[in-house]
Amino acid sequence: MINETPRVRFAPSPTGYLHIGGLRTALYNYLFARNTNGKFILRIEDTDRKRYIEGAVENLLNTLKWVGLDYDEGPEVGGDYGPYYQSKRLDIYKKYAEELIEKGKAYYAFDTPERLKQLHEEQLKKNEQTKYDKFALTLPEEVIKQKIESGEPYVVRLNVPPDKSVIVDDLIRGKVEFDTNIVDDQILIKSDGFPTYHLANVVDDHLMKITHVIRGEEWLSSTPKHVLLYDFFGWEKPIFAHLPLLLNPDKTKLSKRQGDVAVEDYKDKGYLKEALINFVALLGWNAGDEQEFFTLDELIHKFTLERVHKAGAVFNLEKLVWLNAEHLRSKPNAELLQMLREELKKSKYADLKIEDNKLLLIIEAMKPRVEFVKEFITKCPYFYEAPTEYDEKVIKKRWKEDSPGLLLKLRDKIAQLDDLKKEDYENILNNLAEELNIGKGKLIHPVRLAVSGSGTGPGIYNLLYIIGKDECINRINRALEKIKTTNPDLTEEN
RNA sequence: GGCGCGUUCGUCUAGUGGCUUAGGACGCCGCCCUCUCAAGGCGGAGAUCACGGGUUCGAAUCCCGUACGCGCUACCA
Repeated sequence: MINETPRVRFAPSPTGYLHIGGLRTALYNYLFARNTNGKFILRIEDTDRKRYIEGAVENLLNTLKWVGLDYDEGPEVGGDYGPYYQSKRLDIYKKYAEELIEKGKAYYAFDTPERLKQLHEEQLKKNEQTKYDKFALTLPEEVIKQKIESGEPYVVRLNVPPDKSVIVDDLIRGKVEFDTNIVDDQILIKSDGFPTYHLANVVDDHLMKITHVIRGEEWLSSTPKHVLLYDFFGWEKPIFAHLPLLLNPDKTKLSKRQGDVAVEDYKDKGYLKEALINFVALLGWNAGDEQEFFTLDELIHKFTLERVHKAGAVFNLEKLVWLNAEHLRSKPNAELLQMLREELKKSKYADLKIEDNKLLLIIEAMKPRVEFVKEFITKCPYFYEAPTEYDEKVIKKRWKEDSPGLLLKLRDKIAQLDDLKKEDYENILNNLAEELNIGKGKLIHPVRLAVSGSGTGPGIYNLLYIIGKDECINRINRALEKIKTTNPDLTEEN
């Protein structure tokens, strides 16, 4: 097995969306496969008909596509080991279940749900291990045959031998030992003819030549059942690697109740796939150095299962936001332009005509000041429309008695020139300040307020330049009226 | 209840017996830069390494126990 090319799989059950924990599992499988020149396989575990959800698989596939975790074999792309939907492999599971029965490693059982429930409750009451009592094993062969022929519903159960020890050798946790006396005779084939996860995953992993089973820690407890199955079939076991869980802030398993768990929720909120992947990769793994910012390629090169650690990790948004900003800033402006265009279409400025050049200037100016693409709009609406309001706090702090007069002078200076460049605004402002023998802040702050309505933003010369000469003049005029009315005691004189 | 896994700053983590007065990152605070806000640079607060016993000249690191947390305990995956 060591010499074979690694084959790993991500095997989600289609629950309607891709869980963020599922993304992490998928990512680690993907990184491992790409790092080792192996194959990454997607298999849909849709064996629970009661939980069938329309469109769930499609959604899952789309999300995987969005994050860019491309698989070598699976739905839509096919492969030599299909079908990759478990619901299309029923006859295979049936065949292997029968093989087990012949070997005496599994058996038919006909117990009613009522009996099972009663048994369970009795065991609970007596503080015993809750498991099947192997009653069906006492049935004579003829009776079994008869029941089946008469169409009585049945299940197939795993015949777990008592008093044995099963060792699960886990790459991350080492050897974990289980006593078979606490392992239940797991149902392998349900009465509807569908297999349970335990049978299906073992059969498929074997048939699909999976070399490493990389999955969440919640599976560790049922792994002895899987080990037993491999042994009963006489198959070589894959290498197991059980990943630590992703946790809520209160340390319980990451769940809906305490925030967003669907990858698409994060997509919708404007998180970049690069940031999400980077962040989720760091939840349970690190490169061993002090790098925190990773591209997918860097992750592929540096990822090893050996550096996955054991404890669960709280999914904490603050670092994700930071990473989002970091990845945003690392993107070329041309790419951000496309993203901003998309964002604009969804905004109230959808009908606004803006040239690429102007958007590029906005992007350049706002890049260090935003964490999300949409903030190229929301954090600087003044680039898209004239301010309708002026920040009260800023008026109080920056709008002095002499501000209107100074702004008037500044406005006239601006009006005198054409084809203004960034430097021209700088010169105008500095010269005027010098001329009047005042600090340039006396001009800068009021004009920023007048032109943007805000006290914060990009450098003022740049700000004026991007807004443009005519618009600057208009806005100054408008501010002179507006702010005067807000503060009637201020005059334009002096 | 049983079984299993885990436990280093608020959070993500480094650390595999001496290099550790426990390092980094996010967040927080301060300073610098500066026309504002960011970004960036510098610095700070923040972890008696869950607790208790051992082993050892020496333990976050090895062993045992306890506590706590989590997972599993379905004809779910």
